[in-house]
Amino acid sequence: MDSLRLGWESSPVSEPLQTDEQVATPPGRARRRRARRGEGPALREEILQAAERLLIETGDQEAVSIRAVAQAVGVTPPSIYLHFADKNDLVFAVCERAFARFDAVQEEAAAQSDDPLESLMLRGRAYVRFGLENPEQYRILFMTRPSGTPHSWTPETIAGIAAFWHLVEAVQRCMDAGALTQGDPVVYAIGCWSSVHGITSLLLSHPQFPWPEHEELIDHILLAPIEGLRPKG
Amino acid sequence: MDSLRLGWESSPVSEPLQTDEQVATPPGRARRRRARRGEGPALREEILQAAERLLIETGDQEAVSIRAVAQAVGVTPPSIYLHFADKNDLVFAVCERAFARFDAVQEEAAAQSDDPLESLMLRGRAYVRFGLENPEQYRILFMTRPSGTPHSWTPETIAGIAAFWHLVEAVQRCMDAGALTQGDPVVYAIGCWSSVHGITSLLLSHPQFPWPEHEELIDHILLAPIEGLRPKG
DNA sequence: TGTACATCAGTGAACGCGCGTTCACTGATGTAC
DNA sequence: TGTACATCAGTGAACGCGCGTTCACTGATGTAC
Repeated sequence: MDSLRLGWESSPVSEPLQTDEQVATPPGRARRRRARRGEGPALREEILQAAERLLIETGDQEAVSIRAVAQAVGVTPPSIYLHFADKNDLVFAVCERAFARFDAVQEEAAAQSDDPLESLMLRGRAYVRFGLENPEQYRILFMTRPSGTPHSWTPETIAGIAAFWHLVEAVQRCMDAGALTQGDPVVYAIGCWSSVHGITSLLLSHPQFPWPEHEELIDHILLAPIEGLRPKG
Repeated sequence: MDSLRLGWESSPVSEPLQTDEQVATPPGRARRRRARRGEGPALREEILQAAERLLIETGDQEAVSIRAVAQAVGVTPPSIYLHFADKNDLVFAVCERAFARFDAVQEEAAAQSDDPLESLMLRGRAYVRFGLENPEQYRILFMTRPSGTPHSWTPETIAGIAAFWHLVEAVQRCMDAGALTQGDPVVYAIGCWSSVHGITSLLLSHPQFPWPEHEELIDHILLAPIEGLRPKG
């Protein structure tokens, strides 16, 4: 009689015991080694990278689900919750990283010239380039509804604000050098920001529009407002 | 014995027969009269209006689901398919209407002045105002991923292009009047578009940012590029 | 005027899907004795 | 060196949800005779 053994939900003796190594990995999912004691944060890092990779590869913010990220890392969905409070928290962390790189890229570009006005132009070009090269990250940072992203948005905005204050400083330097007429640097900076964000997001959201050649167009857009703010003469 | 009657899923005789009129309307759903023979298109119109109303009231594009629209109209989900091929088709139709109003609003504003430059400014202000007053429609038109909206996007873009070509004409008129330096009116127009779209979408996606006063800011942004393109002297 | 029938706007129930999240659990790793 | 135990990273199964879409149907409206 097998009745007693059948209590153990049908595990026939004929089927060999599978060791962890021999188990066939489910399709599309790489088996992971369990982390060592001190290596907790390692998975957190992997999750963040996987989330960003998914964002880039699928080109779709919706594709970044807890389940998809877990699968990409080779882990089960509940594992994510060991490292992030919830989905918002994960998206939030992805944004923070993107914002940091976004700011860094502009600072680096701006540092390539000592001339304040040329530096401002370089900053603008770097801004647009970042947006076009990282469309999904750019979307998350500047094109999504505020409530659609983490409600603890404030500190994240602060990270984004870093890039903005750097822009304000750059505008101020232009004024100090007499390259722009005196005025409220914050208002001027928002003007610059509007231009670069405007063209970046239009190019992203309407790629099939019959745009003129990008480089030339972008230069015109960067120059026009600057020309308008230059001292006459 | 009740066994025979119980075959009819428990409808006790004590419960009176409900006529169509007496039926309690399900919560949040208004009972509709069935349309007469020739009145097919009436529901289509109601569906479109309900979809747009949902968009506005919830302030969330995701909230516009086939089911939600059906409920808002007071109809069952499959009914929608009598009037629209699928969800894309419905969203598409909503966009078309919004684009039409968007263009109309700008044309009307621009017609308020005979001076080409002033007319251009009025057009710009109308653009921003439309965006701020119709944030969800604006989002759908200019801030969402192309594939996220109907794949038969091309004709819709044409509707959107109407507003754009009107802008190009307005720029051309300024050049003809000597109010702007000669140049490619398309590039100039895209420059204007970038500015107004930039500030509109930034205000929409980061409402909690410490913006300066709107009116003044918008005027600065409209003026700066125009100043840059004015004949010197 | 009365009746049988065709039309077709709209229904009710179900399909399969992927989602975020929870819960009790497992089992390898490290530690105390 | 050996053994019992605590820790805790990660699992497996399930929850309830809302989604777009389909299908066979109902029944009021209009029409032909």
